[in-house]
Amino acid sequence: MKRTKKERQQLLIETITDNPFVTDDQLAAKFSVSVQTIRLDRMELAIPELRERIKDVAAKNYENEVKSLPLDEVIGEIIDIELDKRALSIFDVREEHVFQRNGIARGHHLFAQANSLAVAVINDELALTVKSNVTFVKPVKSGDRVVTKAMVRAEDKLKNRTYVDVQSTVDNEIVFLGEFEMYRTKGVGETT
Amino acid sequence: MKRTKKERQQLLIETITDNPFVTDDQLAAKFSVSVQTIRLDRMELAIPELRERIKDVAAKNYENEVKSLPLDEVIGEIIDIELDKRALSIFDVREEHVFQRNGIARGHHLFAQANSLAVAVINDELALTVKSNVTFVKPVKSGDRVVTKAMVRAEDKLKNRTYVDVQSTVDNEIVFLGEFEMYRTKGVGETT
DNA sequence: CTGGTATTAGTACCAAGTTCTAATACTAAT
DNA sequence: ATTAGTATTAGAACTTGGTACTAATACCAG
Repeated sequence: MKRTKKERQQLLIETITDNPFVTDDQLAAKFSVSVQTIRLDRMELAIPELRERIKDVAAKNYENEVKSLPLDEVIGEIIDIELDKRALSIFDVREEHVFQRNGIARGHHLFAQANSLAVAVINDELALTVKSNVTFVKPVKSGDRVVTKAMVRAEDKLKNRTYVDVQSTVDNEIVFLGEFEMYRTKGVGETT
Repeated sequence: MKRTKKERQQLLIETITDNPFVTDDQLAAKFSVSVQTIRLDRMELAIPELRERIKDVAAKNYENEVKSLPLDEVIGEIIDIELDKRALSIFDVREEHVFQRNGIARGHHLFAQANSLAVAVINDELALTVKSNVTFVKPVKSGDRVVTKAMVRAEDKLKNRTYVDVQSTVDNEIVFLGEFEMYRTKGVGETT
C-alpha cells in the first residue's frame, strides 16, 4: 500500500480531530482499507466511536454554557445580619462559576455576592447600587467557600446614600474587596 | 399521578429542552408510560431522537467553535467584536433580573454583562478582572434592552494589564459606566 | 521457509432508535 | 349498553454505527 500503518494512524488522528463526525466507513474509504483496520487503529489509538465523540462534543458544549447569574434575591447564603450595620454570607464556588479553562471563578459571581449582600444589609424597602469600586485580590477556585462580610461604613442622610465596605475571604485570606455606594429611599431608623 | 396527554407532552418538551441527553426509556419511566407512548409523543411534537438531538448540540457547538472566541462565556449576546479593540453586546432585561418591589434591575446583572464583555474583548486565553470601578447611572427596568460597549483604552505591557472602558445604554441613554483593569497572560499580538 | 505483524472477513451482539401492524383501554355521546 | 374515537401498549422487523471476538490470509524480514 501507499502509506504505512504509522502514517495512516497519524492521518487518522488528524482527520478525526478535524472532523469528529466522520464514520468508520468513511474513514475506510478515505484510506482505502477495510473498516476493521480502521477499528483496530482506533483501538490502538484509544479513539472512541463516532457516537461517543459526538456526545463528547455536545457535552462539552453543554457544560461550557455559562450559567447566568442565579435569579435569587441574594447570591450566596446570608448567615448573619444586623441591619444597617453588618452582614455575612457564604457562597460555595462550583464548576459552573469558573472559567473552564483555568478553574478560576468569574468575577461577576463574586461581585454578585458582594452586591447582593450590600443590598441586604440596608434596612430599606429599596436599595440600589449607585457606584462601586472593587478589587479581585486573589483568584478564587472551584470548591472554595467564599465568606463575605459587608460593613456599613457611613451614611449621607442628605443624599440618601449609604456606604458599604465588603470583604470576601477564602480560608481567611482576602480574595475580594469592594466599596459600594448605595442609594436608599429612607434614612436609617425611619419607618414610613 | 395521571396527567393528560397534553400535560405530559408539555412536560416532555420542557424535560428534553432542559436535558437533550435523556433517552426514551428514561422518559417512559419518568412519566410512567410505555416507551411507545413517548415515541408517539415525540413524533407528534416532531422531537428528534436522542442521537439526533446530541448531534444537533454538537454541531451547534462546532459551528461556534469554528468562529472560535469564547462567545459562550458571555452574559448577554455579543453582536460585534474586534479583539483587543472593542466589543458590543446586548442583554434583554427580564422579570427575573429585577427587584420585584420596584422592577429595577439588580446591579450585578449589569455588572456581569460588562465584566464578561471586558473578558471577551481581550484576545487572550486567560483574562481576569483585577479591579473595577462602576457607576449605575440610571435604573434599568424589565423589558429594557441594554446595549453594552467595551473599549480597550490602554495597555500596560510590563504589568500585563489591559484597561477596558465599558458603557451601557438603554435607548441611547447611558445607564452604566465602568472601568475594568484586566490581567492577561500575554501581551497584544503575542501568540505563544 | 518460518515468524511476526498487518490486514481482512465474518459472526454474534448492543443501544437506541424507526416503521408498521395490531391489540387493548378509556371516555364520551348517542 | 353500544359504539366511535382517541390514547396507550405490545411486538416484530429493520437500521446505524458501532463492540468483541475468532479466524483466515497477506506481506515482509531474516
